This record gives sequence, structure tokens and C-alpha cells, in this order.
Amino acid sequence: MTQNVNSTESAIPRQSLTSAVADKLREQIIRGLIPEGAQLRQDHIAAQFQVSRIPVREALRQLEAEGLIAIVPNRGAIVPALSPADIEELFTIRALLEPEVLKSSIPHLTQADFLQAESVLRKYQSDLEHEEHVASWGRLNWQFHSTLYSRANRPHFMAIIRNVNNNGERYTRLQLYLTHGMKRANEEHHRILELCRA
Amino acid sequence: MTQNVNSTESAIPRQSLTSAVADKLREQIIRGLIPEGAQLRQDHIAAQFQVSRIPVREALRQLEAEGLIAIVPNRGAIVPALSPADIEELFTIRALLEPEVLKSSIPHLTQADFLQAESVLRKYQSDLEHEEHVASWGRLNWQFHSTLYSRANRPHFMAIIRNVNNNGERYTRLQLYLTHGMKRANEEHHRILELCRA
DNA sequence: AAGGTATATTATGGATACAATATCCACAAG
DNA sequence: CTTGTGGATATTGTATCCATAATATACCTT
Repeated sequence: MTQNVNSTESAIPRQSLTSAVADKLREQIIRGLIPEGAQLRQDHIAAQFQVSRIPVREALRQLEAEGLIAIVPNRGAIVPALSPADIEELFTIRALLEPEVLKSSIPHLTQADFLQAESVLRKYQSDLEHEEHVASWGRLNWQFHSTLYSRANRPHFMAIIRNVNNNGERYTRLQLYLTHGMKRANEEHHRILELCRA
Repeated sequence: MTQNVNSTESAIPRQSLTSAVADKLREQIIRGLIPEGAQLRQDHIAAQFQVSRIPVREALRQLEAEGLIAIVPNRGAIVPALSPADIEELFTIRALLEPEVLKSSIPHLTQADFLQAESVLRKYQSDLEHEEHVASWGRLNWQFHSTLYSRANRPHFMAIIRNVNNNGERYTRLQLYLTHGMKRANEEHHRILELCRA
């Protein structure tokens, strides 16, 4: 565990253990490290992070509310498998919400924002050509979009979009990987960026 | 334990205490029984429901993930005050998502669904005329809408819409109460219902 | 051998007690 | 008037124990 070495600087906003556990678990689920249907055992997770079961249980409740796991009473938490209908739903939600946020954000985007978006996009493009970097595709894709949305000042929109994105990211990556639709996605990203500048 | 009187039928899926506490707290927050900015103290809540603090803490984490409360590390949970911009955002989200769900649901609505919607609407109408029933306005309003959406088979949409509705319901009711816009809302509901039948 | 019951195991849900840490506030010292 | 020190209070985290549900295993009956 490299976390919590307690950096000499800026130790001020120490997040709670529960949040830290939730973050770690969320990342593992998003990245597909925990397979669908796998049981998340409290003891095991607690041992993995070297914490007691209480923060783990709180983190699980949190992730359940985010829709990332399903808690079956007295049987524990599992990573739900999403049906094609589920995935289509998630994409539809994003398609409805994201244009609104983009519309609010565009007028306030600065030159620096565009440069950062471009930078992320280049890294994304580079990683897309290396299948071993599949794990970072989703993160970079989110970084690109959230940069363009960053000036929208729509926290509720962003919370929902981020969450929906989290819920489906496993499959986005899988789809990109399987269909090799990376080039098309990439072109779309560049087109989005150009349209934003106009 | 005086809770869990557990309906005489279908006692099978006994929900956990955490869920029960979360439900009760959620209801209190939605109905505005807990004023904005009020601190939610674990001890107090635990005593109120006669449970230990463990289920309370898990419930608070869940409600935080739902956006109903804000947990400030080491300072506890508070009910956040929503700015006009926040409320407008919530309404915009609903305006974007609900038509899609309604569109999916309408073709599958049955005669019984319409009858139930009408029944709820009548009760709603009746309660609107009694200001002392203000607490039930939001619940009935939600029942009306969710009946019309019930055949959409869009669980992710519904989860988000329900949650957004929960987040803003305090203000919907307040707005109705202050502006006496009840009649207009009522007319709109009837128009929606008629349009759905067509 | 098949099927049903009884028992043992395991994990979750919950309570209690305790330690630690952080925040707030009053009050005193400079 | 400002600063800071200390106590009261609340949250956060751990450890331990118990009850219950779910599952697996063994046994027993037919």
C-alpha cells in the first residue's frame, strides 16, 4: 500500500477511511478488476486494506447508492452484470444530459482548457494504440469530457454524469477493445473539440 | 425492537436496519422536517430509532451518496441548503429525462394504470385544497408521475429521476405552497393524463 | 440410491465498549 | 483586542461479541 504515507506537505484535508476505501473499491470495479457477479466479502476487503469491517461496510453502502454494487440482505454485495438494455439506457442518459452541460460550459472555456483537452486527447490517442493500456482508456476519456464540461458550473449534472459514466465504463472499454472502434471515437473527439472552439 | 412489525404477508425479504433508518431519514429530509443546515447527530438519531450507531452511520453514507446530505469530515452531516441555481438544475435534469421515460412507457400503459393515475390525481387534488396536508403533496405528485412511467422498463432512468425528485421535493412543495400554483399544476397533470390516453 | 432432514460452517447484521482525533467554545494571558 | 490553551463534545475507527440467515455437509429414512 503506497497510500497514506502521509505526505509531509498538505496533510490537511485527510479524507475519512470510509471514503478512501470507497474510492479504491470504486476504481477496482470500474476498471473491471472485480469480475461481474463476484462477491465482495467484507472480511476480505478489510484485510486487503488493513482496516476493520466498519469502514468497509460504510463504503459498500455508499457504492450501492451509486449503483456500482448490489447488496443482497444477509448475502453480501456483488458486482451486478449489466444487460445490453442497461448499457443502452446508460448511454441514452448521457446523450440527454451531456449536451446540456457542454452548452453551458462552452462560452466560458478558456484557451488553457482547450490546450489541456488537446493534451489529454493526445495521451488518449497514444494509449489507444497500446492494448496493454486498456485500463487507462476510461480515465482519459473521462478527463477529456470533464475538461470540456468544467466551466458549466452544473454540479448536479456533473455528479449524475460522472456516476453514469462509472456504471458503464467497464463496457465502454470492453466495446472499444472488441470492436476496435477506437479510431471512430478518436475522430469524434477531435470533431467535438473543433466544434467547441468555433 | 419495536420496529420491523413486518407486514403480515411476504415477510421474506426483511430489509436491514440500515435500510430502514435510511428510509426514515430520507423521508424526514424530503418532507422538510429537518431544516436546512441542521446537523444530523449520530447519537441523537440512534436514540430516536433505538438502534446503535452502526446502522445510522451506514445510512448517512448512503444518503450522502444520494446527495440528500453532506458529510463534512469530523464534523458530521448536515442538510444542505439549495441555491436557486441548484433547484433550476434539478428541474432541468428532470425536464430532460422524464419525457424519454414517458415516451417509453406510454405504449405499454394499461387501462388499470390510467385508472390508478386518475385516482391518485383525485386524492392529490383533494389534498391540495387543505394546506395541512402539505406533507403529502410531494408523495402524491411522485405517485402520479411514477404510475405513468411504470411501464417504461427503464430502471436507471427511474433511479435517477426518483433521486433528483427527492433532492428537490422540499422546494417543490414550498413553491406550490407559496405561489398557490396548485391549480396550474393540477391542470397540467390532467392535460398530461389526457395526452397519454391519446 | 434418492430425497429430505439435521447439523455445522460461514458471512452478514448489529450491539457494545473503548481509543483516537478533530472541532468548537469559553476563558485566561499577553 | 488578540491569541492560545484547555476542556467538552462529536465523529471516526477498532476490537469483540452475539444473533441470524444462507449455504454446505452429513446423516437418516424410505
